[in-house]
Amino acid sequence: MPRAGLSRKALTETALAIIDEGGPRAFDNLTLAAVAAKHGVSTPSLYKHVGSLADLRRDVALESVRAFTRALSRATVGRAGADAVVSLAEGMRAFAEGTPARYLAAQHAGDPDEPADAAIIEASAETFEVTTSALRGYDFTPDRAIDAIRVFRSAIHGFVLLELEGGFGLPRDLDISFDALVIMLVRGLEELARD
Amino acid sequence: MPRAGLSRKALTETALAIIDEGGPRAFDNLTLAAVAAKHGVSTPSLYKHVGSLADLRRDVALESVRAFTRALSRATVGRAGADAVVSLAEGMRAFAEGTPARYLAAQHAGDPDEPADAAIIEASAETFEVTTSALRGYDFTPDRAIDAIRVFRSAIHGFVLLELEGGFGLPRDLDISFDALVIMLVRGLEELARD
DNA sequence: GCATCTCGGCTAATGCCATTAGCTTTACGG
DNA sequence: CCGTAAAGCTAATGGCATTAGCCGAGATGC
Repeated sequence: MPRAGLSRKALTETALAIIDEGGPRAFDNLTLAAVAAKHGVSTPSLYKHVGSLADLRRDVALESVRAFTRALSRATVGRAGADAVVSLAEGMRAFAEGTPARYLAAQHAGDPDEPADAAIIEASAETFEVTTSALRGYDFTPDRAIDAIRVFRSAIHGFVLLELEGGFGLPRDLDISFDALVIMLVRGLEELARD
Repeated sequence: MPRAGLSRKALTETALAIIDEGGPRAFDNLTLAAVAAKHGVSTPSLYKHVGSLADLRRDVALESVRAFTRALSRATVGRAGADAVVSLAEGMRAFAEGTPARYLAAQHAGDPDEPADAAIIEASAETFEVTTSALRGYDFTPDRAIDAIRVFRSAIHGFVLLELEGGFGLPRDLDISFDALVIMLVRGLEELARD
């Protein structure tokens, strides 16, 4: 019986591959059995490399957060003002459509009381930072900047989620609706910066 | 061995009680075993009244959609314009905070290809109608009305979701941020009606 | 009042999953 | 070479959903 060459990293990557093949709910439905099968290995073998399913999920979530941050960073680099806002919005949506399960995995922020989630929380802080940077041109007061980011995230997150889960029934083109949302955000942020 | 007096309806109500006691994820985590235990009955007994866990979940989702619609209807009756928009937004948020699991259950729209989901889809259409009515004052073209509802739902849904799942880390007061979001929506919808 | 038939509950059994325990073999360091 | 730690394995436990088949309760028909 030759060794399979497992490792925490390899397992995480397999798990990512699995959720990338599945639909939006694939992260929630991730199972150790599936990861083991993909390696041609028995399920208990995985415990030599990860502590539990929850543990593996944390790794997957962490990778997802990082990928998300990279995507947003790439989308907004060298842009400012309304331009940056539009790119950020489109970058978020594109990421969610490209790898829906990772998008959802990246949103489960992690419990601040859970030490094991520390890395995720740290990585999420970077996402936050990229978003903040994209909005730098607006001259918000510190408190208003928080409102602005919340408003922005909420709007895009809600749209993307409803889109992913098929919440939009009507046949109207989604791109047009998304544009309307983004335009509203651009104006709304300007307005928010004014007070 | 006296009868337990189970029924589809009774089981659905028990399930609702269970998810109301749990957190936001309680709908996803609903189990037949828990419902059976709450009735002091063995799990297989439930199959005399529901076809499966998925079946029971559908009932729960249906009830949740209806409760949501009632809440929105109550919030907006006799209001119009910006007043209606604000009430609708606050009604949605209040419902989500009061019964988070029901809120989430009500959002899983149901598969249009799945005949068993027909009732849910029908009930969701009523929710949609209440929302549409609340926006009646705005004079949208039919297509723009769809955009408007999508934008509105997205924004509120996103905010509520992030709030429920603890996605907002910073200590800034959530009510203030929510107000900012609603104000932006009110202005944005007016703008949207203009073209 | 009694025979009957249906239906609502039960137990037993299967299968899938996570997880733990303990065995065995591999591969590497000495 | 040899010892040992780590990497896989099988076996076992416990939770869950689901199916099959039993059995008594209670309504129904005479």
